[in-house]
Amino acid sequence: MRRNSKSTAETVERGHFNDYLGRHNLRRTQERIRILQEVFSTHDHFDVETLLFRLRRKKHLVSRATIYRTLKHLLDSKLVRQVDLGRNRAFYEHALGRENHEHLVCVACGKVVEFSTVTIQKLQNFVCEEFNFRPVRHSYQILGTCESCQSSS
Amino acid sequence: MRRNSKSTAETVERGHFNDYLGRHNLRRTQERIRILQEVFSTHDHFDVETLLFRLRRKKHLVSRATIYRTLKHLLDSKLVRQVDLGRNRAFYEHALGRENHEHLVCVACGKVVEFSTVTIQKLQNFVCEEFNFRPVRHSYQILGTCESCQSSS
DNA sequence: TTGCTATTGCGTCTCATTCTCAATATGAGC
DNA sequence: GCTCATATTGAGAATGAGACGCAATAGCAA
Repeated sequence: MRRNSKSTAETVERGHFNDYLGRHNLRRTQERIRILQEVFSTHDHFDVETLLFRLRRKKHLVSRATIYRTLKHLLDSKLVRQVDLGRNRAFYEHALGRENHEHLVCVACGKVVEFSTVTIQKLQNFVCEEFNFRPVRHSYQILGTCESCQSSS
Repeated sequence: MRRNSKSTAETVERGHFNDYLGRHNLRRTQERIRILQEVFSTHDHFDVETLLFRLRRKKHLVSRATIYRTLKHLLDSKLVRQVDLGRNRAFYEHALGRENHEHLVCVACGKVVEFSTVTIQKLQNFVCEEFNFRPVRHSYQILGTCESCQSSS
């Protein structure tokens, strides 16, 4: 059971992405497969540069443009979600089975802590009902300084 | 009473900014005064381009660079707050006496609705306590489609 | 009025992201 | 397995927000 949990997850992701590619008449290229693998090989939040660096380290030469293009497809297929960490560039995280969590970001060291909350979801429903909005997505981050950065200043 | 509320508000803003300039050994220039006036002449959310356009329309020729520089001072003096409206550039709003509100943004027409909530504040305190973070600021927006954009699609 | 220096405007620079386009790779049909 | 239409890639140019350097200008204290 345990032994196969990782490969099972990989299969699920691979399957989702293949479905998506099929439905949209997109091809299963080396580049897309490698980017997918790399994205799902860790659970960190990542940006384009990090992903590029990780791929290059493995001698998987994929251009920056292709990473940007593939990330769009991963977002569109809901396999990946974009997160705002208060920096001036986009960060990403896995999306599958990881609903309803928000981010606490240390402005000093960049550490990211995830926290779950149902309150946010209830609040969103309440507000949208009041103003007759149909919600698409929300973005909530708390920026501050983490414990260790507080003491070292 | 009523009659003077607007000019009183203006005086308060002008006063705050003058204090700020004084405290930081900064000069009261034409450009800074005009930008301050323009910023406080409406209650809309605005970006740098809009501000530039509005100033040019009034023949108040101020460079883009000066607007960026002055906005930094307005942020620093807490007269203006930066808001994330899910676009790829910064938007701003008045800050004085307008604490604790969040934004609901229509992804179709760009309309912005403000809503107040104390829940967010409580939630923030709770989460920060749990993870030993010292909060600096938070950012919360709900993106969706407004009533009229829902019907016209 | 003078003179020190903060400030401005212009143009340039950076950085993230998108676009263009020629060369290449995929995969459906044979 | 081979062919061919076309989706995709990589390299580099383009874009757009914002920051920066510098010479010219303007505040303001004396």
